[in-house]
Amino acid sequence: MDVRTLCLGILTLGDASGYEIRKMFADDAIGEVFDANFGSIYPALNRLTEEGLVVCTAQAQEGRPDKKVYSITAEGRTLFTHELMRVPARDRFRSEFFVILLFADLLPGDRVGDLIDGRIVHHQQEVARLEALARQESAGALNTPFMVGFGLAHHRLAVSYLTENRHLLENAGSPVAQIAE
Amino acid sequence: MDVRTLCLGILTLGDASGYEIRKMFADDAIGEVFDANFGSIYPALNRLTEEGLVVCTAQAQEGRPDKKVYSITAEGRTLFTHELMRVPARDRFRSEFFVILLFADLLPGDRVGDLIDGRIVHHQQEVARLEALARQESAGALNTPFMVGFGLAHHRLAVSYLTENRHLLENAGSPVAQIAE
DNA sequence: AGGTACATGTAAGCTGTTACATGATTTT
DNA sequence: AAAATCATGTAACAGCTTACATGTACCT
Repeated sequence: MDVRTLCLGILTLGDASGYEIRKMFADDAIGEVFDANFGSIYPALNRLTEEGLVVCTAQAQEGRPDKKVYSITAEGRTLFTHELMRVPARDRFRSEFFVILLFADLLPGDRVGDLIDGRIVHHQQEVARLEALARQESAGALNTPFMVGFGLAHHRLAVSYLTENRHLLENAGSPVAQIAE
Repeated sequence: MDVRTLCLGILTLGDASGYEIRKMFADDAIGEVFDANFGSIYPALNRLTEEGLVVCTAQAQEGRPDKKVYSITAEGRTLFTHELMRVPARDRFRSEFFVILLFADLLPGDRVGDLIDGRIVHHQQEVARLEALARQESAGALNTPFMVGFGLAHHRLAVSYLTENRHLLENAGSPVAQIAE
């Protein structure tokens, strides 16, 4: 599923501009499972317009570029519902944090602990952010509680896993740690 | 962090061919947090060789292409340890499964349940695979137990989250479900 | 005075995916 | 007899990221 299809999906929830679509990826539940920048959203909307899957209405504004509001067409809606019926591609998870920890033995003594401390703080911040998002009762028809609940569960798990299992990496293989014993 | 750097890292664990590196991404703990295909591994190894970060020894074999075994050089090792000290990029998680569920209201009545059933089976299979991996006590120096433990915790969480929260999506907004009530 | 939000877009580049090409050996 | 494993590589393509280009208005 590419950015073009995702934009189409977001437009099933109501009209929006490219800027507003970008905000959804940044702030709303969909951002937990997909990302998209202006550099991919604007070309995607232009292509969808050419294909007749959306239509665009320019709204004049003072001192700013015209706001281009997109609406999905009947064909667009049909196409998107068909896209939803396809077998979903497998999840992709990529984490440099874990790659670094896999090579923890090559790091200086205190680096692993610092990294894990920072990561725990990060997950706690994510928990706070998602709790705020859950409180917002976001306007769109997206199934936000289900998705946000999963994100919360994930970040809470990460905090407890890191706290309970950091000993597997700290004082494990680094020469400095061994000397310190 | 790109495939080239990852190959360098894997070679800190011992000599290997491109084919063997690919197997690690497919079967070992590192595959939980990064993926790489032949199409990126082979060019990466050629580039590392040009840069003097690895050296290559061809081993003649009967009936097969020469096996090209790569060894990391001192410069390669130094470069990789410096790479490990960089601030890790944020994780990236992409899931078409969750995108589809965000638009559950557009799906026919039984589709959501089928999707979740399949997903639970998938996570159970991943649990089984990781339990087997944990039992293997893999040869490399990678911190496998920490990584595999995290993967296990993640997939087990997913099974229980989906089981306990599927009611948020099923019988929620689809017309068919509402008619059925 | 500086940063953030609003608002759209292009272009170059990086990275990775997929399909193709080739073929023997081992396992089921 | 078919499928998986071993073994390397290229080329075309797809897709996304980043930087650049441009500017107003509001908030601190």
